Amino acid sequence: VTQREPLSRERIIESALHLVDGQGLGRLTMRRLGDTLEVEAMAIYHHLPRGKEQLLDGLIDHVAVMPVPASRDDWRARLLSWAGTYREQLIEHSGVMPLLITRRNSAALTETSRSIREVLREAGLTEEHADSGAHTLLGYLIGHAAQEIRDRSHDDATGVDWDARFTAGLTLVLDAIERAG
Amino acid sequence: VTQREPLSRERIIESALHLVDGQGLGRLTMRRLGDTLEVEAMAIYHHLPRGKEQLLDGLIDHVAVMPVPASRDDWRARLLSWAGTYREQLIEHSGVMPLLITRRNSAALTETSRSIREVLREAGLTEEHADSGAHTLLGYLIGHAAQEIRDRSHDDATGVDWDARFTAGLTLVLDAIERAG
DNA sequence: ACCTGAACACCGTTCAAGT
DNA sequence: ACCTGAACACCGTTCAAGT
Repeated sequence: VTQREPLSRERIIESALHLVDGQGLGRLTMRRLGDTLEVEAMAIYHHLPRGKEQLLDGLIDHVAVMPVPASRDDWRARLLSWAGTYREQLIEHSGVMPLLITRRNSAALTETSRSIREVLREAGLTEEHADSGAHTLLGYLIGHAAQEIRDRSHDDATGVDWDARFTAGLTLVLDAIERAG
Repeated sequence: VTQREPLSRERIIESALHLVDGQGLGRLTMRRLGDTLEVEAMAIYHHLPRGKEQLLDGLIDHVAVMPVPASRDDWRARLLSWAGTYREQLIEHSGVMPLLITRRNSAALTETSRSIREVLREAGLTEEHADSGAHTLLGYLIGHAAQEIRDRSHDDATGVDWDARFTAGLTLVLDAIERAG
């Protein structure tokens, strides 16, 4: 009998994310997750004592905590490229979106919002302008992802060019921030 | 024995919304809903043959289908006042937000988006500008609601003025649309 | 320390039966 | 037509027991 790799918080969360990406949030159950890990469901509780609650928190952290990386570019270029990869991340793991919206794990969005605000502060915006700018940008990113996900899971795909639409909206928001600041 | 008011689709959905508003989406079960309606859970299926799926669809319709009302004001005033009441609606029934984000009942957001687009078209914007404007505005509304809901259900309330923040972001977005068009 | 097995209190839904 | 009761196949989680 070959020895199985031991369980770990990391391996559990990755398996769970794989399950959600492939089959949707509704099919993530402790029992099914145990099956894919080749372990009894109850073994998971040894690594995640708070159970499914903690599992979902871990999923959000894994997907949505993604601060703006340091760079020598100006604020606009930094936010433009970061927003693109953040959008990709949200779309790729669209099953996690409902969790991001609900009360669970406020840390993820708070941290991201703080990171955007910092970039705008460094660019010389006032506290107030950085605050409403970060709020508007993050709002747009979440709202866009929600709309794109809804549309993509739709039957009568009207053939919307989501890349173009995303960029157009993002440009609108960045312009507005630039003009205000 | 007093005669009970007979069940109806309407009464079921209103009870369900009341349950979600008071106790959260996680506590909406067919059995509990039956209890509050003073009926066996299985009776619900007679009015909603598609079961819980149809119940959730009904909740979304009830909360999120809300087109911009007709008015003699200019487009900016119309969207400004409509956006305020739309935000109130989303916040008041915040438990429904996760459903709005997921694939369920695409009609709600599609209809709302179409309604905004129409207002912008009437105001003389090109098809493209109306499209990206509607997308950006609705994106902001959803994203703002997500952030406000998350923050409000949070412990260490940092005392953010959400009214002011909402208006600031909304102004940013409306300014951007006005300038582009 | 790490995992298992049985058990408990729940779910959504089907289906035959009652009125 | 409208509702009930019993039943089925699932849930998350606890807890004692195994190694």
